[in-house]
Amino acid sequence: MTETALAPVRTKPSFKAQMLQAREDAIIAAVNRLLAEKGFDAMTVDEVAAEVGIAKASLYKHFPSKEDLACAAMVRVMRRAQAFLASLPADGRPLEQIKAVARWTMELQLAGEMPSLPSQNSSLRATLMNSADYMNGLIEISDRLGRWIEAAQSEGSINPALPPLAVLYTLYARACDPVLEFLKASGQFSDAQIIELVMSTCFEGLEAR
Amino acid sequence: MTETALAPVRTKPSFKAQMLQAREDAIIAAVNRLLAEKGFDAMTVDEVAAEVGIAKASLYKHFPSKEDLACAAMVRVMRRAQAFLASLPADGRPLEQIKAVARWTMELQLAGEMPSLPSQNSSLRATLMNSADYMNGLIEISDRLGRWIEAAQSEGSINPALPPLAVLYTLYARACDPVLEFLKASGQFSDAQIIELVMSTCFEGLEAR
DNA sequence: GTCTATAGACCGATAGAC
DNA sequence: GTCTATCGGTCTATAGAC
Repeated sequence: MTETALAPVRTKPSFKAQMLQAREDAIIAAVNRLLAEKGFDAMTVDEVAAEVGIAKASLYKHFPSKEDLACAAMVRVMRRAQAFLASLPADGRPLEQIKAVARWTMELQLAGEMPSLPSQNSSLRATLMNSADYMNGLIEISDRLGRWIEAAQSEGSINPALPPLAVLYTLYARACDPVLEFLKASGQFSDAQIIELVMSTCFEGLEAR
Repeated sequence: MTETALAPVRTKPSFKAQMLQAREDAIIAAVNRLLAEKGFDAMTVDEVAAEVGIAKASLYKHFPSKEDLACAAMVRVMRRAQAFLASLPADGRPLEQIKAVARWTMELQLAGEMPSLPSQNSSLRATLMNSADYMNGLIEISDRLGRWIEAAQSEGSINPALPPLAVLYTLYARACDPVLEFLKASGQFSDAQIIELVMSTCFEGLEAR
């Protein structure tokens, strides 16, 4: 990838690649939406092709299987999460950083942009674990959250009796918490109210303080 | 169905019905196990028949569709829940009753006996909502929990700022909380420890008190 | 001999793959 | 746009109870 100022030629292949990239982005966005709306099992690749407006065969030029489609959507949301983490003020208190992340995942879910996968599907698990992009993203995010969790426990803002892993999993679980959709379906609360309610039960618990 | 003391004949049809009932119980138990293990979509009715050790056609003598199989499993777990509720001491404090129920659902899940259904499947939803057994059970359980929640909020043991519905949904969500399986998969905790951890995050929250 | 319930082949539709 | 596998659901011949 060495470039000099004398080689503007590069723009032509770049244009083709750009189109390819744009279509891939459109595919992933469609997959992301459908995964959020109906989940992996209920999503068909015909739907994906129809939503993107391309032939099913073209899909397979980009992604070798349905699992890889889902994986690409997960990588995308992981990158968005990493971008969000990077956008946080570096000097925030650890508990505030953690809360900001939790709130962000819930907003994503309420906006219908959080892909949901069945946790039991083994072929899907295998695809995800074989994806370096996915695993690296997951590990980096977990490391970052893990450091904040430990810092928050050290300063006494998060319950130090909890194993950091349990805190981490509890945060991840909020990203696919069915309580959000149930409360939304009840029609009694605004999105903002729903998020505040779940934030409260998550961080303050059900018991009165 | 008029019977007199002169008609001991009645034991014969009763025996037949008993066998029929026993097989139905076996079917539902198998469905329950498979639903807990792999979920509704991944479960095939061939598997169910194989697990019970009967022919698939015989399954359809008892239950007209796969959805009805799942519904029967849900009714079963609902009845177990009702039996558990009935077994609780009537004089317990509301918060303790609620905690006992939460703990019970988690134990069921860790034991691999909590059937899990996709919340988006519409034909399944329709079957469940058309089942009087299911709906009545669900409503009775919700009513009971609802009364305890309001009592606990009145006496100040559960955060009175939370809408009772939000508390109810939060409790229901613990019955299918993925945190349990994740913590179990980590191999670092016993079942009892996992339950205490999730009970703590649920009722006391992540923040230190 | 009749009748019920079973076993297992079979069908049609759907969806993933190419 | 075709191929094939899978799966929900059905059909039929048969075995066994009475």
